Amino acid sequence: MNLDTYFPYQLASTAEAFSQKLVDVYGRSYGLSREEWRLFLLLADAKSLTSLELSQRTTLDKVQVSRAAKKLDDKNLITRSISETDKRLRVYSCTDAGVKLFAELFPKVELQAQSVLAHMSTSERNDLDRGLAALKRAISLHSSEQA
Amino acid sequence: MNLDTYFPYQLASTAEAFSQKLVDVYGRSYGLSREEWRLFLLLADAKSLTSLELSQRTTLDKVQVSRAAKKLDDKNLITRSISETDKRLRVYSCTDAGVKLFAELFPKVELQAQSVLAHMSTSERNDLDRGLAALKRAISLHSSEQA
DNA sequence: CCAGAATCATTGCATTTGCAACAATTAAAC
DNA sequence: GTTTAATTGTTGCAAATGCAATGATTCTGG
Repeated sequence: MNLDTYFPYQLASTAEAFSQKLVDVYGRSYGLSREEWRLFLLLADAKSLTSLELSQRTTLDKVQVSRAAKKLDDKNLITRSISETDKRLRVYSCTDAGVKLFAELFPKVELQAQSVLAHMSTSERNDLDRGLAALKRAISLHSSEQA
Repeated sequence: MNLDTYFPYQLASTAEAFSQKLVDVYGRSYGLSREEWRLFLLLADAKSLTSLELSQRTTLDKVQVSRAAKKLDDKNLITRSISETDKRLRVYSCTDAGVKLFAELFPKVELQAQSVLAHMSTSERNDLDRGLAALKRAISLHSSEQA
C-alpha cells in the first residue's frame, strides 16, 4: 500500500506536521504542551471559565483539563478556585503573568502559522477550510447515526 | 478566542476525530495501535521491508518502528530478522496469520472510512484532498526555507 | 588493513497518558 | 426530608512515549 495516496494517512500526517510547526514555537521556547496551549487559548481573553466549559469547548476530557490546568497553575499562568455556585466545579482564569505571556507568545505562533500558509494560494486555503468543515460535519453526522 | 474558527485547532481536532473513527475499528476489535496499524498497512502487500524503508515511508522514527514491530511480532502478525546484506538493519514481513488478519480487517476499516466520507459531496472531498496536498507541500517548503 | 566516525536497533529511565477508582458535591426519586 | 443516583475533580497504577545512552555493524580515510 502506498500511504502517499491513502487519505486517512495524508490527513493524520499533515495535521501532525502542521501542529508540530506550532509546537516548535510555544513548546520549544516556553515549555507548553498542546493541551496547555489549548486551555491557554481559551482562557487568555476570557475573564474566567469553568472546567465544564473548558471540556466542552475543547476535545479534552476532564483528566486532561485537570492535569493541564495544574501545570499552568504551577507556572503561575492561571489560577484555580472552587466555584461558588457548584462546589464540584473549578473556575479558572489567567493571571497577569499569563495574560502578559500570551500577548507575547500568540503573535509568534500566529506568525509561524501564517508563514506556512503563505505557501498556499488563496483558493487552496479556501479548499482546505471548506473540506475540513465538511469532514467535521460528516464525522458528526456519522456519530449521530451510529448512536 | 473561539476555537471553532481557529484553523490550527480545526485541523488538529478534525484529523484526530477522523483517526479515532478508524481506531474504533482496528483498535477496539483487534487491539492494534496507530503505529502498529501503520506498519501493518505497509507490510501487508509487500513481501518484505527493512526498518529503514519503514521509517522513510512513515512519519515514525526508529524507536517507534522498533517498538511497534516488536508488538506485531508478539502477536505473530509479522516476523523480524536481521538483514543479510547489512546486519544493522532488520527485515520485516507479514506472517500468514498477519496476511489473513489484514484481509479481514482492512475492508472493515475501509468501510468505516467510506461511511464517514459518504456524508460529504464529491466536490467537498476534492476540496479536502487538494487542500491537504497543498498544505503538505507548504509545510515542506517552509521546512526547507528554514534550513 | 585499520582506527575512528557514522549508522542502526534496542534498552533504561523519566515523563506522560489512559483508565478505573475514589471522595466530595449535587440532583433526583420517593 | 432522606436516601439513592449522577456528576465532577483528582489520584493510583499500568501502559505508552520521548530522549539519551549503549552495543553492534558498516563506512571512511588514510
